[in-house]
Amino acid sequence: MDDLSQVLKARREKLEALRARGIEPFAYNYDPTHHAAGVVSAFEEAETAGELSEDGDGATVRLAGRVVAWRAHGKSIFAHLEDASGRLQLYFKKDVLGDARFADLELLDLGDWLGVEGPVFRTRMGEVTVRVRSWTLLAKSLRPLPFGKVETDPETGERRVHSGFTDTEARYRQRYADLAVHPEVRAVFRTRARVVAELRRFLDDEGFLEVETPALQPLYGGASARPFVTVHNALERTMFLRIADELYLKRLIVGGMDRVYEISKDFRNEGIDRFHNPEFTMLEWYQAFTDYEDQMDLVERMVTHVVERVTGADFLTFGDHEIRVTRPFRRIRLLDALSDALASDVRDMGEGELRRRAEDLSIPELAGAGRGKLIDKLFGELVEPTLVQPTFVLDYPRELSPLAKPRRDDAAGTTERFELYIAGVEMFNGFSELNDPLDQRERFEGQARLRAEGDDEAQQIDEDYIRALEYGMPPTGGVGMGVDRLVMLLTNQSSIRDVILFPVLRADE
RNA sequence: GACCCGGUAGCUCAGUUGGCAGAGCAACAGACUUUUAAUCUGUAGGUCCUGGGUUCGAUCCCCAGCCGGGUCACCA
Repeated sequence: MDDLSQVLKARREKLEALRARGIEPFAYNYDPTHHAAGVVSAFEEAETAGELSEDGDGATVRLAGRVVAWRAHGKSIFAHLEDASGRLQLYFKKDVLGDARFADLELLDLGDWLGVEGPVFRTRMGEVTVRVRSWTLLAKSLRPLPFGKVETDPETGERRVHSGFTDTEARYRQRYADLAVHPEVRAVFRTRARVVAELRRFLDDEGFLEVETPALQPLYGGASARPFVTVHNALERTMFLRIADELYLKRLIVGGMDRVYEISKDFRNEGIDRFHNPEFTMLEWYQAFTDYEDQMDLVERMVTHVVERVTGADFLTFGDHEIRVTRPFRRIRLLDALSDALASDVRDMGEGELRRRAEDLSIPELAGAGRGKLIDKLFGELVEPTLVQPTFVLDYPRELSPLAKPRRDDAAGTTERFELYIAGVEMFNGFSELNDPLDQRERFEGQARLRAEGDDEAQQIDEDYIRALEYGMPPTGGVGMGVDRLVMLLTNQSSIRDVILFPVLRADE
């Protein structure tokens, strides 16, 4: 115990003192009648209706939360208690509580969980407050939370936090402390839950069936990415964590489940930055008898639905950008947009000229890039950052899209595929699904050749998937979407780590 | 993976051209029965990220490493 810092020691001493006074520092339950926000609204209603007592008291309430501010004045104390709904002021008076119970308050600290009961009133300064008649310690906090001091500007009502908890690393590693002292962080994750709920509601209403497919797979596929590899001991075989749901969901379409979706954790063994976490949440859906045009329409309806339901508006603020979320979204063809940017028709350019153009722009890592990859690199450099307003980019090169159908009227080697960009970030990716098993086998073989040449992100041949296609898959449109990125957009967070409760970090120690 | 920035009290940060380590908040003791960044008086609190090196002496300079952030690369 000698190695504890003085702040930790002080709290343990209080814990012993509480027990010595017969106070259990870790209660078993409590029965609150209200949340903080509900107390305020109920009091204000009673006030308006003239239902307060002669001395201005409203109803008696019970409230439970964490002590987040404490101002002792000798024989009276003001404090703030915060619960899931917000914070409320408490007023403790020695002549209300009695000498002994008032003295016991000395053993409380910021961060303690407390239940209080008493009538609600409005202080001289106008703040709705509980005059505490009795209190119950629910859980002693033995480690000080990094509370800042919250100042409210009396004129603007603006909140300023002093000496807050800003160490980014500590906030991610100790998310519990981050959440405990930052109501706005809790709000981000409430919004996240609503986004996911609205995505579900939208697809359910469209007649989709939610399904679950394996996260642990003998063969991975459906995207270009390196997997996490693990071992099943009893089966004595290598297994992979999924990088995408795609191939399993389309097997279900073959099986006659004509509208399916899955919200899943996917895992990609790649770098980490503000748009990438190694495990992330993906939504994928597949709808029989539709093509990518139908799916663009569905995506537009889905995005406007979610934005409207979550924010109540038809626009978003993301960083410096004001983003209008109104249908229809802009649509550009990839090769047209790139040709405009290069002031020359990409369809007429061979691999050599594309490479020269890329080199002119000092785009790195061009070694081994084929025509499709070069087009993609140039597009990423020249066009993507300009796609701030919602924009569908159409018709990707076949080399980049081994699971997409060829464009029906185009011999130039493009596929019926779109990506939806918002705020310069790829949010959705959909296509008319390739359902010709012979073509699919050729595409897989092409991927296998890339793999043999050292592309460790190329896909493997999935014979079972080809067998499924041979039984016959109806024309199908499918879409994948990064849920975390959509949440970033809707909560105006610049890092994916700020919308994932426990982002991947290096081991600490 | 490359480069840049950072790591000092529970939190937020100063600082030392290399010489006993500083502030505010939090803590502790005291005063104060309508305060709200409460106020006032006093006290205590440190592996200056880790390991080497240089030096009479390193938190500071050098080297290596760890962790984080940012930018880039990777990630269709």
